[in-house]
Amino acid sequence: MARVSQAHLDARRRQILDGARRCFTRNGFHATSMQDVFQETGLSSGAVYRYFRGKNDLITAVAEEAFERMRLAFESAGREAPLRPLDDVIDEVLSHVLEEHERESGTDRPGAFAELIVQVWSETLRDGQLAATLNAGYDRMRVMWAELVRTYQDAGRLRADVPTDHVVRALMALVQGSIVQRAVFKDVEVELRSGLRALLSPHA
Amino acid sequence: MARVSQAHLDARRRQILDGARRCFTRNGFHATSMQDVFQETGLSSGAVYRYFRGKNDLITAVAEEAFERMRLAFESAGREAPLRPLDDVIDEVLSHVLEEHERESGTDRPGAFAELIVQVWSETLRDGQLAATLNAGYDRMRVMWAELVRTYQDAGRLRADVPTDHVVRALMALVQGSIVQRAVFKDVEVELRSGLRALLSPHA
DNA sequence: GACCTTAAAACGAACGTTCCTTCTTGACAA
DNA sequence: TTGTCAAGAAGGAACGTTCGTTTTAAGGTC
Repeated sequence: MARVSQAHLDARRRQILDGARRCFTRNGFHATSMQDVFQETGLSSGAVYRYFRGKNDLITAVAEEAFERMRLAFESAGREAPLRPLDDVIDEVLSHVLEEHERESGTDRPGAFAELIVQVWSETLRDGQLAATLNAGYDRMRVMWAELVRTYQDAGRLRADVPTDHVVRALMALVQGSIVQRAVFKDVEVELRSGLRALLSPHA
Repeated sequence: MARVSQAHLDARRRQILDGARRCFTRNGFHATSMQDVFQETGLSSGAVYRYFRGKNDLITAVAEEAFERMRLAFESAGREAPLRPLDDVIDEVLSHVLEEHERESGTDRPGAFAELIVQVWSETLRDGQLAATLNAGYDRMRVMWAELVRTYQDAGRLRADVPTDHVVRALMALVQGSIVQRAVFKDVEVELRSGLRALLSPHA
């Protein structure tokens, strides 16, 4: 094939990213060899190296894509009907993060996305560039959620004598911690909403 | 039999564990080479391999020690005066986890312990044995904290129509998420307590 | 036939580990 | 107390393997 279509190129790139993601999820970024990726994608080294400069580029691409997906889950849940119960909002973020992704890419195990996110976090400790990308993304998340929390505070649904950003961080911590539990306690369906409801309205 | 004292053996073992921990925190378990460990500890390969069977044993030892430290932070905070405000209890766990450790081993950067914990979580995805150890530890934590939460529920400080275990998981998620933030947002002092207070008593 | 994609062999580098040597230690005889 | 010595502890070069990557050659399309 001399000249292939752009659609074909995109499909190949996606094929590589998907295979690499499965490898990385299963074995971690650094315990996965390029040979593993070649085998999982069904492609040879020449093909993979045509689309990615090297292993580190592959790691970065997979990591950024996973993080972006999580960020969008936060944003879309934050954009919906205002002043819903907060436990509903948080639960929706988690549903997006943990389940919708798995429905979409049918090849992954349940919990695979959570496992990948945990690995992305730990990769930031080694890769300053990736850390900068994640920090920028988290800044955007916090700005948007600050507006959301502010509406709750203004409406008297949350006390206003606490810095908005602190509340945002606490809410984000709830989601991040749930991702950790989903990744580490593989067998258990993490049921956050009811526990969160008990915390948010302790005197029902 | 001419041997060195047990104290000497223990000290050497600790020297290796400390050096390895610093390497692992800085570069991750798998991007750290044994050569790095030799250099950081100031010992030769022969010495290190006398105390540990191989790299994987070293990883396991460092990971289990870090996790055990976190588990003890949960337990000690849970044992103190009952029915304190929940945000105080959570904050104390975090103080133990994030700061006391750093005061103790003066060689580490701030946030180093949080970074290590994140790496331990991600290592469980690759090492089933370590995953089993962590799951057992988390079970113990949840049992103990279930008793704590139950006292709050019985005292009417938390609604009782929610399974105790769900509340425990939500509280643990708060701490775990804060650890994530501490590890990834290096520059920021995560201020969880006030944000948590706003969530716990929204109508102050 | 020209050109681009893919496959696969092959490369140097770096890895974890082993092995042999050297140094150090503590017990014990004198 | 001191000198001797066996054995444990540490050092460091070298090993075979596997890594990520490059190069080379075949295959296919226009």
